[in-house]
Amino acid sequence: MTVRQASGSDRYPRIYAVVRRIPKGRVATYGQVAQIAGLPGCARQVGYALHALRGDSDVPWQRVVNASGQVSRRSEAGMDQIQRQLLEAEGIVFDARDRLDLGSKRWRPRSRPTQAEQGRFG
DNA sequence: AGCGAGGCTGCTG
DNA sequence: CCAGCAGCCTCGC
Repeated sequence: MTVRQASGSDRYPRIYAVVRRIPKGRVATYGQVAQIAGLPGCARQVGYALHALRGDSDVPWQRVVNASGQVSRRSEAGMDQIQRQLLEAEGIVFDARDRLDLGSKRWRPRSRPTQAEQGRFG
């Protein structure tokens, strides 16, 4: 079965739902968001979904970084610096290599993903 | 309808 | 710890 928990094209909304849960001052990786959203292995889609966001959305996209703890470089120049600034404003500290401490800043959801986030009988 | 690209990841040297 | 490679899914041309 190649069926995934995702159904149809409601992947983006679920990705956004997960990202919205990331508390201020914490970060999550693309892969982490993908897994919680019920799309394991689809980290790239998370990046794509966030890229599709409009500036007026209420999704804290800046709290999603890559597995190295770095702000990923995007097609739009300058946006990566903006992301870093937003994170620093939330108390995230970057080292000389532009990396943050995932070990302590990583978001650890206590409760399991909601059904809506996993897309099961939403 | 085929193909390349995009805010990635985990594994292997 | 860093570089290279294949896998993931959707969008646009």
